[in-house]
Amino acid sequence: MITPQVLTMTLQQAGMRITPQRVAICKLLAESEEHPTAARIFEQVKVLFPSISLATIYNTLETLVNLGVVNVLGHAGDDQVHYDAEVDPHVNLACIACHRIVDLPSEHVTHLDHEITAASGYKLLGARVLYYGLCPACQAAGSPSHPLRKSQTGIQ
Amino acid sequence: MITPQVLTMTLQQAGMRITPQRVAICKLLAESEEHPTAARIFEQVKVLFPSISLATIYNTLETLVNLGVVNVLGHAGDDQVHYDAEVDPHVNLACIACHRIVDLPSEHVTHLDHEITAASGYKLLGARVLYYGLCPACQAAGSPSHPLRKSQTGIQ
DNA sequence: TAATTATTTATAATAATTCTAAATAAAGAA
DNA sequence: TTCTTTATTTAGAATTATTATAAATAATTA
Ligand SMILES: [Mn+2]
Ligand SMILES: [Mn+2]
Ligand SMILES: [Zn+2]
Ligand SMILES: [Zn+2]
Repeated sequence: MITPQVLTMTLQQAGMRITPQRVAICKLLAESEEHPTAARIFEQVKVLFPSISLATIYNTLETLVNLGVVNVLGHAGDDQVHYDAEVDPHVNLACIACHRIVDLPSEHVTHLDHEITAASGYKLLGARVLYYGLCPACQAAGSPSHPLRKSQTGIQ
Repeated sequence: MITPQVLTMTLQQAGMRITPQRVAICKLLAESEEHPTAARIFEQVKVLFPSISLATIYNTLETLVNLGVVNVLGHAGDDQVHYDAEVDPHVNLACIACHRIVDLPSEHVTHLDHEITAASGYKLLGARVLYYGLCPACQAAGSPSHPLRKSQTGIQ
């Protein structure tokens, strides 16, 4: 569990200003369990800052990703990029029916960073460990409740 | 190393017709080492089938992904989705400077499938194990040779 | 305070992907 | 083979997430 302060202090140490908008985005990222998309962050921060722009969301996310404190999980069958402020090694599990992403602790992933660095010589900046499939609920339900575009029926 | 036959037979067993276009796409996917994008597959298959349409590429990829014989790796800093016909567990390593993705065998990832299935109850359909950073060559070079859009400077 | 610089906002532009409908090809029956 | 049916391909239009731009605003420093 990361704290909002870690994110805002990372921005500050990178020479960036601590604005109310950035604080709100960092707070939401750190406290969310849902691996939010830019659009989701936008609609939630908009409650507190009705004038906020999507560009601010994207800019802040890009900065945090480049600073290595946020990971990019990619699409989860919904045409939108999901982000994860938990950068400690863990497995992300996406359901391609309900598009939810949950965390799963794993003994094995915790070893991957070292294994990869040692074997490859890469300078690692982030990770994307996402497994996709059907969650127990959606396996039982058969199909999701609300209609989907074709593009939302699988994973990209 | 997967064979083109595995892919085409999977399509056949799913009740789909084996067309020359699909064979060409499967062959390219199976024999490529580069984790190609839809656009890359398009330009390569176009040499043999000058009339092929991008829609055919996307349709075939979607089918293969849904059948579980192709994995979706997502973006690698180039705004395009990369695919992987090697679905056996391994680590994909992307360089955010030169946008190449290489495979890395890993003892630890081979255990992840079982661990996840047992712990979560999900029905797994695919995986996206992608680590990103700077490859040894790009670490040495400092910066890539050709100019990039802002959106191509990081990973999404 | 004013001057400077960074940031935010609104909006336009871009481009990857998806959708649509007509043309074509494959499969099966006779 | 020819006819019929159905699946697939194709070309192009539509969609939409993301990025770029430029003016307005806010933070910083002197
Ligand atoms: Mn997570
Ligand atoms: Mn691979
Ligand atoms: Zn589900
Ligand atoms: Zn490189």
